[in-house]
Amino acid sequence: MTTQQYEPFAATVDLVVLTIRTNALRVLTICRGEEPYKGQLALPGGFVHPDEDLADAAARELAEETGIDLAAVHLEQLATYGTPGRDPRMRVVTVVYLALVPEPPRPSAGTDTEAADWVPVTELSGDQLAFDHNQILADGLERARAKLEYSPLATAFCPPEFAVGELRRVYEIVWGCSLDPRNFHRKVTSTPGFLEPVGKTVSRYERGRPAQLYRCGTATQLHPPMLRGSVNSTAQ
Amino acid sequence: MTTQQYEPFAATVDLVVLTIRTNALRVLTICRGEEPYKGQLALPGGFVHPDEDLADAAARELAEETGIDLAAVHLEQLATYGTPGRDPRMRVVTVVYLALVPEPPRPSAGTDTEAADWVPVTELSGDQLAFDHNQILADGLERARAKLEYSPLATAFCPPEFAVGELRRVYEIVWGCSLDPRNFHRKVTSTPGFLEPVGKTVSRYERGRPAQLYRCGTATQLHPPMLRGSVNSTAQ
DNA sequence: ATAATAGTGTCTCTTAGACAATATTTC
DNA sequence: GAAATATTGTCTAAGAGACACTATTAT
Repeated sequence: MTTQQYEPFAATVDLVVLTIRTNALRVLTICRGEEPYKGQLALPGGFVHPDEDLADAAARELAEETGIDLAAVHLEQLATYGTPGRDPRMRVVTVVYLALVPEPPRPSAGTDTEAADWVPVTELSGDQLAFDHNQILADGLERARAKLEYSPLATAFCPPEFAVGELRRVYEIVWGCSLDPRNFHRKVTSTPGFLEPVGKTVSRYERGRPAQLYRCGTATQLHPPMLRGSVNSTAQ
Repeated sequence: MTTQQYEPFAATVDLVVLTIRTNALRVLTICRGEEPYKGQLALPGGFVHPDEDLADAAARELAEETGIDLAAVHLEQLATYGTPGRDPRMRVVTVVYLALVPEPPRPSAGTDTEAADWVPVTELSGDQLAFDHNQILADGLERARAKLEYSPLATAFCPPEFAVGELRRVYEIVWGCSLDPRNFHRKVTSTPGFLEPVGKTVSRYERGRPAQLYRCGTATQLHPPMLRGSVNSTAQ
């Protein structure tokens, strides 16, 4: 690798921010206020600052766009997209981060005047998004769905303390299937390191027996993994 | 995302190229001919050309460095590294690709005068590599080891037609463990879509009964996955 | 014959998945 | 009581892992 004068690139970060609200998996979108793609939905993002690490830039953009408490957020690098022409203005390489946030932080727009909104991913099945963001969203959804299988990532959608039923609803909504509550309960409580009982604490939902509260355990990988191979497919 | 004049970035691709030769998992390295890190080992890579897609740049660098037939190579994006200061000369964002190649293409250096070499990864356990390439290599190895579990990626280390025993040796060398040949054989031949028998063809090794030849099947995910959870650990 | 690899069969134990039954709450 | 959710237990089938045994080659 020799030092030569090649055309400079613009470096940006974009975000696939997912949450669950009103029984739907939703992605954070902004409405573009400028050309190109003015008025169209897009994923939030922005330029990387000169002395800023990539992950820091992603965290900054996320905070700017949502005001979310970053301590509660799962943030991981998804992939990088740099096809020539993906942005008609210049050559842009964008590093995309996937963020999972627990609660429905009100869709408050940040410093930008662009309106941020949580859109159900089922309403974005196609080409509504600007740039190559449809492909990026699809990649992010696939990553999230796959990682629920072999990591405790589903807990990133939950508050710090949660019931088994709430965790199950995360799996059902992200995977779009229904899971047997009894087998699910046995599975997650017996997978070592997945869940830690908070103690004698219980809570309530609306009706039904109160549930034990758990927090996320220390495991980073699930052995054995959760399986979505054969599901009831009694999904909504 | 507004168009502003930020400091331009240099965009490069680096490669973690893995192969198996003489019972060792090896990574392609070059010896740096210039400062910084002159004389030190590093991963191959180079600048992205102005009108070149990222994956194309990775493929080009791989071909330049090794002369490998790209049709036989598995190439996937690994991750992107852009911490300020990772290259002392300028702000560089490097998109790293992971490549798995089947055979020991002679360590021929390409157009560069830097000598390319296949180094066993066990000899690089630490800080020998330049830049942040030690971390990149570690990430690439982890990716490869993980993907052997739930994808047919191991076949990327094999020639187009291979025996079950050769495939097992790939798993054993990449995972650093020993696997029961009988259970392995039953597992891979019964996992749908993993292997396709080439037909009545057989081959030979040195001694022992000739083996059936297989080629990679159509599956992109393995159900059920190969497990390295509990291994004999009778590894070499 | 001996050594080495390929491949089949068998056994046990664990787990996934189906589902009955009980526990605890609200209405 | 009815309805809804939580939790435990039971059964069956499938798969993992251990390992005996047979098959086929080279020396």
